[in-house]
Order: sequence, then C-alpha cells, then structure tokens
Amino acid sequence: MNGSDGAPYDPHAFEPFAVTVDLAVFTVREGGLHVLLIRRGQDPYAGAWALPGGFILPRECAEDAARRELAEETGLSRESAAALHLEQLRTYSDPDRDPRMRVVSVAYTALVPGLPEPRGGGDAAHAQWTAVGALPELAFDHARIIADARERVRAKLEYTCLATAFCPPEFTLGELQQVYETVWGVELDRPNFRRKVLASPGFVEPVDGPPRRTGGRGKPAALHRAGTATTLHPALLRPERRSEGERSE
Amino acid sequence: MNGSDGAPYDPHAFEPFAVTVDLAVFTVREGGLHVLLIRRGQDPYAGAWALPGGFILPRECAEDAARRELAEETGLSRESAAALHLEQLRTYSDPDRDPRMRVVSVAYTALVPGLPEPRGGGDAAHAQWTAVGALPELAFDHARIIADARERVRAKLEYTCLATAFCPPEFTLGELQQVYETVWGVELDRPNFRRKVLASPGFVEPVDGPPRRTGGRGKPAALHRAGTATTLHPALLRPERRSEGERSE
DNA sequence: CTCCTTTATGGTCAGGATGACTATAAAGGC
DNA sequence: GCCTTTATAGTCATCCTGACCATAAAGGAG
Repeated sequence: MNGSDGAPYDPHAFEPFAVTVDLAVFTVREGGLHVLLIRRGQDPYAGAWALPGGFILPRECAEDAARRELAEETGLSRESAAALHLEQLRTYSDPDRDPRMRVVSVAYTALVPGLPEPRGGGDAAHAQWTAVGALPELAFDHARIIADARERVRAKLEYTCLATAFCPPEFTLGELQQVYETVWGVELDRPNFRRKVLASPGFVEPVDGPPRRTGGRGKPAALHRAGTATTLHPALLRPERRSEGERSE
Repeated sequence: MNGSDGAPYDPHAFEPFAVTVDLAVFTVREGGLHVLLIRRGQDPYAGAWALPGGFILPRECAEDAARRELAEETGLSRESAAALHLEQLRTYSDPDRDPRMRVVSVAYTALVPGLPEPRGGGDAAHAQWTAVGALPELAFDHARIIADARERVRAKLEYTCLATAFCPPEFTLGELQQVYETVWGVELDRPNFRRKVLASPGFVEPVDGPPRRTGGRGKPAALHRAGTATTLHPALLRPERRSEGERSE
C-alpha cells in the first residue's frame, strides 16, 4: 500500500498491471456439480474454454466487477444476480499467467440454484454448464482456479449454511442433502442428515402450506427455506475417507 | 482474464492499476497478540501507522513480493523468512482506498514466533510490534485488513495446526495453549487441551531429551515440536460465548 | 528439612453429538 | 389391495468434550 516506504511516489515507477476478475460459478444440475464456462473467441487460447470474467472498470471494486460479470454471464437481471452467493476466492498473480502482458486476476466463487440454460443477453450466448468431473482443457490457470474454488466450497459446506445457496427459495431436506452428496461425492444417511440439519438453529426453517408434489412417487416432503444463520455449530463434517486397512462390510 | 469476450484486446483500453501487497504479520508477545506496524514517512497519511507492504515487481508474483517484504520488515534473512507461515488473505480493491491513484492490494497474513525487536536492515528500522487491542489510527483501509486477518487466524486455529507457527521450533504444550488463549481471548482447561492436542495425530510430536528449564517455578514441561499434519480432525473448537440468558455459576 | 506454592501430567464422569440401524407414514403404480 | 418409493420418527452404542479431581515434580519460605 505504500511504495516501500521512503522511496518517492511515482505512478510511472512501476509497470502497469491489468486487473481482472474471474468467476467460478457453480450449480448442482442433474446430480452433478457443474461450473459455468465460456468459449474464447480470440487469442490467446482462442477456441479454448475459460472461466467468465473481465477487466475491472476504473470506478469499480473487484466485487462490483464480479457481480456485473455474474449477471451478464448467467443472463439474470442485476436484481436477481444480487441475491446470489458471491465471495472472493483468492488472487492469482503469476507473472506468466497471461502471455500478452501482466494480468493479475481476482477470482470469485459464485453459487447459484438450478437455472435454465444460460442464455442471457450478449456475452452469455456462449456460456455453458460443464460437469466438473469432465472438464476440457482450460485457458490460462483456470483449471487451478476451479480446483481451488471446488475445495473452498467443499470445506465451507462443513461449517457454514452455504448449501442453501444451491437451492431454490423453497426446497426439501432431500434436495439439500443432494447438494451435500453432490459436492462432497459421498452418500449420507437420510435420517441422520435430517436430524443434524433440524438441530442446527437457523439453518433452515419450515414453510407452512402443502408439501410440494413434483409428480413424484413417495411421500411428499415438507418444504423449507434458508434460515438466518450463516455458520454451523457444531459443523457438519464430511465423512472422512476410510483408511486403507478398514473393511466396508 | 479475458477482455469481456469479443472486444478487441488493447493494453491501453483500461486504466492501469498499481498492484501492491500488504502484510499483516502477527506474533504472540507478552501475553498478547501483536501486529507489525510501520510509520509512514510521506503523504498520504504521513506520520500515520500502516501495514508493511509495497509494489509487486514486474517479474514477481504476489506471494514472492509478500515474502520479500516479510524478510525486509522483520529483519530476517531470506532463508529464515522462507520458513515463516505466510498465506494470502484477500484482495482489497475499493477505487478510493488510495487517494493518489487506483491501487489494488493483495493482503497477506504472516505468523511468526516471538522475535527480537524488529531491527533489520533498511526499512525495518521503523517497524514496531503493536498490541491488536490498542491499535492506533491506521492509514488506508489497513484497520479493516487487520480485522479480517485476525478473524481468519482465529478461525484457522480451530481446524488447522497453525498455532505451532507462533511457537519456536521446540515448545511446551503450555506455550501452545497460551497461543490459543491469546488469539481467542479465552481461558482453556489445561488437561483437556493437552488431551485434545495429544490425541490429534501429527499435531505435535514429543522431542526427547531433558525438559526445558526456564528458571521457572513448577514442574518442567516436556518439549514438543510441530508435527506433519496441517489440518485437525476433529477440530479444536473455541468455546462459544455464552448466550446472554445463561449463568456462569 | 519441611511445608507450600506452582506448574505439568494423569485420571474420572456425565452429557452431547454422531454413525448405524430399525420402524412407521404417506404417496403413486400395478 | 399389494408393492415400491420416499419422508419421517425413533433406538442404541460410541466417541468427543467440558468439568472436574488427583498426583508428580520443581522452586521458595520458614
């Protein structure tokens, strides 16, 4: 923040950097975790897949830029996009990460509920959901960004109420459980999951009214909406991978 | 990372940003959490206290710049500084955070064991440890950065082995407990803390040899060093502040 | 040398949280 | 009326934790 103190300040004493934002937008679709990718139209990496993003405008902070890109790429209105979960992930600054020039990128992670295909105006026309298990080659260091974002999301499901960000405004506990199972890649015991969620104050709250009927078979489930809590005490820990010696029977 | 796709790329199409790193360097001294501050010599905020930091050099990534500044400001050698815990906190990009021009800063958090007064070469001459409970007015948004960094450290003590980064190479469990108590601002039960730490594989490992005798009264404690584990399973949760209604008797 | 204080270390015990599992309820399909 | 499917309600043993109590090993005061 200070030009290594004592040195005179000079705006031209340092190489100018371009500063961009990159977005790792996740959703749960068709039983799998998906990330929003766009196809690049120009070099470098023309034709390759990449994360949506763009330059920070002169009077914007990074978060505003990320929010703006999020609305553009998902095709949602500013108002709808404002309700989505968006958080800064970290900043990537390797000097060679962009072959054109020095570009520092502030990466953000966004979580969205199931949405229609991303066909918004303009830039969104070429955006596409891609299963994180089947990622193509990605431009720049975007594969690394996605890996970091995935791990962050996996970890935050444990000790925050973030899972509801993947759900529509009203959802069943079964749907919430599927979010956990999808993001963590494990199966959870239904009664235990239910007990834990209901015992966490402020995680979900019941919505009265008739249960949802989605043409489904089986007993219809009660609907819930996200509560006011943001953190989980105690945490909902993901089952740890069994050590090699243990049997599963 | 891509100039909002479709637009032609032009290095002059965007305002140049200065990109800096800021360091929140914490240590535990005299029973309190301290942060390293320097006194600014020039405007803006001439005479005010600020976090150490500086511009990222043309061929440096942010982490290298942070590591370089860390060595400079603590007065340690590059080799010694390389062993310190340093992690990216987050990036601050408010357009008005620096009155001179557009400056985006990547903040880092560093944890160091008790050190002699920071009297290194050059820049470190004016660096000083300050108790986080008695911070002066700070330049820029540095008060916010310190607050964010503190909360990050508090949280990471819960589920990582980070506390050992505040300790010298060999330490007693009592010293480790003091780190927790200092950072969290709570008192912990000694036998329970001991049981928990020793039951966490890879957190600490005993070092054989005679126990340390620091002219202390009381039974000398066994020495330990940091183990190889980085995460804590299950976590060591900080006692939650009692809800208002509860009695303490 | 003998108490006393101080710190480290080794225990117990009850309650809470969790994993594994069983049982019942409420829907649709045949 | 069955069977399947999903939701919901328990049970039970185990582990973890907080609140304790007890003992060991040092130095200091008398």
